[in-house]
Amino acid sequence: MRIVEKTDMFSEITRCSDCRIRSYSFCRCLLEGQLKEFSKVSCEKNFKDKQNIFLQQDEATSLYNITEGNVKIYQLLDDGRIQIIGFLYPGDFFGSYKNGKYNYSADSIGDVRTCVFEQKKLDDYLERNVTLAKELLNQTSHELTLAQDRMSVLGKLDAIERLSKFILNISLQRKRIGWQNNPISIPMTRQDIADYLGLTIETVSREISKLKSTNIIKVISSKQIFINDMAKLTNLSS
Amino acid sequence: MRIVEKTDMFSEITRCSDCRIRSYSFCRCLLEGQLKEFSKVSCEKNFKDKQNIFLQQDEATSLYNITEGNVKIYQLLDDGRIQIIGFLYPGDFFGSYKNGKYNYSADSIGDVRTCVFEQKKLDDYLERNVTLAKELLNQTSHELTLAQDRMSVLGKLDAIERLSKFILNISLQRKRIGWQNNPISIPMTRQDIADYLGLTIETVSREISKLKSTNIIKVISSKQIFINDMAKLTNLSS
DNA sequence: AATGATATTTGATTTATATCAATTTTATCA
DNA sequence: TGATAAAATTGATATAAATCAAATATCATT
Repeated sequence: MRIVEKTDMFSEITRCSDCRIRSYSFCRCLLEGQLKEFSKVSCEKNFKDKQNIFLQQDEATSLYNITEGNVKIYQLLDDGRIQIIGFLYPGDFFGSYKNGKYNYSADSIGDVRTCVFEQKKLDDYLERNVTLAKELLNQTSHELTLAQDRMSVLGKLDAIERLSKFILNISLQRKRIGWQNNPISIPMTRQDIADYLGLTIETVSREISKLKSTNIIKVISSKQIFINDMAKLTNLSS
Repeated sequence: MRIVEKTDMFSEITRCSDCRIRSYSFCRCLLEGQLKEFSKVSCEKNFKDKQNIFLQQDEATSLYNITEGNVKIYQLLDDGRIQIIGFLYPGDFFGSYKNGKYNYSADSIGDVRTCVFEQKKLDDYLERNVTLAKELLNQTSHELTLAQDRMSVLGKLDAIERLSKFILNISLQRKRIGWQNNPISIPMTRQDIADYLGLTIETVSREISKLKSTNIIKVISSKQIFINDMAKLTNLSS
């Protein structure tokens, strides 16, 4: 009885109260009672496999939060060279909360569900909720540390180090969100891995073959990898 | 008369009200009347040339804001390889506002003056001032875009592209803060440039020599460079 | 100004990875 | 299921940048 009453008053079912990944997302800092209002700040938008979400040259209007699926963000040089900035997972956000251009393009990998925050609306909400502003600051600051770590990878590590670290990081990320961490599924293509690691597809393929032939990993299928020797892989990763 | 009165009431002279680079720093969003209180949130700390400010493995306690001089932030791999994450200028901040370890080490290049914000104090102030929290979010988000751009540099550009872009960026940065933008002084050593660009000192030196021999730049002294042909340099920079 | 120390440049050679090319494996769909 | 396309692997060769080595140039100190 009481519970029903309480539910009616404070937390009727909204997109946010119903969200399964909220605890991994920046909105985790909100209280149950704030979700009703916050649900109205964003709206849901879904994408099919391999769809473009926005381009780097687009006028930035929104911040996106992934609730399901994977997104790749990337920069394209004018001669066609590509650098993948990151592979994003549920709970990660991307886009921009400042107007101007986006700093990268974004494509879905597989089917994707997102919450879209229109800049002005989010900004108004932040003005009224310091806690969320601070949480967004913390998250952005964390993103920054990850980006800095990637500078060392791209600037200093050789091919085998980059690849080992890449595989380990995927395994760790899976563990963090409570998924199976070995074997791991690799949702992206070899070309995507190469463009992410600043290598070519041939080099990625060759280094995977080396890990395979030294029994450090087992390639179940090209998109399923079992780590036989976590310690050796860690050693290789720099 | 009136002016004097007003000065007495609202804006007695404090470290912040007296600060010459405030307009380039995140504290630019504060109103005159808020500076007195804000001055107490940080304290001044100065460093001589080539001093260590903190190490990556140190327990993070503070956020630093540069008011004078240059700072380099860098990550050290266990085998001694180094990646310089960034060269910082007056108005830039570094360190961490979250506890945990720092994500990089920081050294002064030349004499440096900083404002040091102890985490807890800054956090309390942010709680009371959304505007500053949002400004810090904007700045951090801007840092993130710069870090992402550097991924493309380190992942995809070749030596001459990296160096050209580096020289251009220094020139642009000087222009932005109203300094002479040509010739430019290069405060860091060739080794630092190499460690920043993910190259070796020999490669940096050779590429500079090439720019010199093609008359694109003139090397006045090893730390003073005149750009003869901005257009050609821009073209080379990818 | 002379001395040593440090930073920078230049040269010769090696090497890791890119490039070019072909083959094999996997996925897609009529 | 077989045919076709796409992705991944493997091989041969080229090349950009690293490494090793030496020579200059610049700076600091007495």
